Amino acid sequence: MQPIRDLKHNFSLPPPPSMAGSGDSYHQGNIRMTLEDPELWRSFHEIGTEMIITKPGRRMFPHCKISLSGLVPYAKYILLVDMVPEDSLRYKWNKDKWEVAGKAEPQPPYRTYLHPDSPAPGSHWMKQTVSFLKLKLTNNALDQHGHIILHSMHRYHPRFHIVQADDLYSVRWSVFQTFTFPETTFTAVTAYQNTKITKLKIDHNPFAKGFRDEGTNSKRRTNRSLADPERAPKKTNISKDSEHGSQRDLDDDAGRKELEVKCEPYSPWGAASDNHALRADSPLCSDPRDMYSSEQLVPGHNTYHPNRYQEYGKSPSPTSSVGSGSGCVSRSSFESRVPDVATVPDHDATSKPPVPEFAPAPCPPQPLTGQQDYTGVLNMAIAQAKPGIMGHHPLYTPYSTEQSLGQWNGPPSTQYPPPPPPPPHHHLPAEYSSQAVHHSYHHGNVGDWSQYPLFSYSCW
DNA sequence: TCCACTCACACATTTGAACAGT
DNA sequence: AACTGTTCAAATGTGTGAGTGG
Repeated sequence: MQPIRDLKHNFSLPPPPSMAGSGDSYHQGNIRMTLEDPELWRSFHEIGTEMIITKPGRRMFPHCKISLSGLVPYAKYILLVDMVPEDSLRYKWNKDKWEVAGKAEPQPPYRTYLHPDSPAPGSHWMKQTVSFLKLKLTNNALDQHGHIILHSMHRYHPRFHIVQADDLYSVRWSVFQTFTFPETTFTAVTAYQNTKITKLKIDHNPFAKGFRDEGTNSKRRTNRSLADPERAPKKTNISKDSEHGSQRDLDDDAGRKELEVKCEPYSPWGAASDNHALRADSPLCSDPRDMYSSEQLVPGHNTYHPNRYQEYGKSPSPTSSVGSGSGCVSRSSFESRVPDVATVPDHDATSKPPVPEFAPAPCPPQPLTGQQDYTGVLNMAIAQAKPGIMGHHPLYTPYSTEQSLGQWNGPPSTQYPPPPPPPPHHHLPAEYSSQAVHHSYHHGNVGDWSQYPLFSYSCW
């Protein structure tokens, strides 16, 4: 069993070399995205964030909330979120840390969450924080609600995309700016594994107030005590009226667990704690922000989306946010210093590697079938999104999948080059970038860009 | 036997309709 | 008639614990 920490040291790698982007006066560059509640995210991240996934769909907590600046106030933008696998591994929780449990499951249908306000002018996005509160995660591969489908016991991180476009159809000719925040990495689970995560969730999620120790739910606390597998055997007839004893047990147990936790620097990702190691070893360790800035340079395995977009390799510019003091950061932000890029189809093939017209589905480790899950998802997004989001283009419904899929899916995958094999876990591809501009400058029909997993829109 | 997963449950928050008052 | 504020029930979001199945 391979300790997780062995897989994570790439966080300390230097940023990819900066690449010059093409200037374009149409875009007003320097888009900056800031993650809200970074402290909360960080507190989870340090323990090892877990997100519950259920069949009907479960919200994230903490939920993704960002703020934006640097947009053109009058230009319309679309905001998207998708979930990127951190690696091609499956994990399991063993006692007090995560361990590799084998190769990842075949990638479920890839979906992207479209912010319900999309499209909206830059002024709209910038005037307030943008919340993805209603984004839901599910493990139901047949989900018809447009939730993002993930595998349990796999690691992901959310990826935010800003697209300057008037509607979904023009997205594919538009420039993508992509942002990730390493502290938002999480493990999808069907039940919490790490009790510290559970406690954090209960402490911070208002819906879980009833489970707080200081809460008013004495009955629940009693039940919790009674049912504590470590204190009370399952299915034994413990008298339910022993509230005092139960409470004492609960407190006692909590204290004991706390002691256990304190016995060693806690890290669910291996005893040596890559986080700690990072802090200790990295020259950036003196400032948490710097640490995260470093992480943001290597947010995820681009390999999973080998043909999704062009990585321009601009050095992301993590910027200290307002109020960031010595080691105390209120927000984590990322500023795009990408030169402005035209939003028209980009033909400057010389400035970037060629992108296959019909990219294979982007999710290793196994090649996908080429079938993207658009059925019942896209049309839901249409139903939910603002009128006009699809412009005058025809709508596709799940009841006409024959046509729509035929149109939305690209040609047979035999046309495409095979996806590159997943990289070794320790390898950090040079093209990794936490933020990039993507040109979807295809010239084919809608089916072309439907190859992008990004365009399985959901909006709930 | 282990473990990932599902389900029903109790509790808290959110939402929105209905109503009253201005 | 329009607006605002209050109340309340329903809907929704939580983690828990028991049970199931591979």
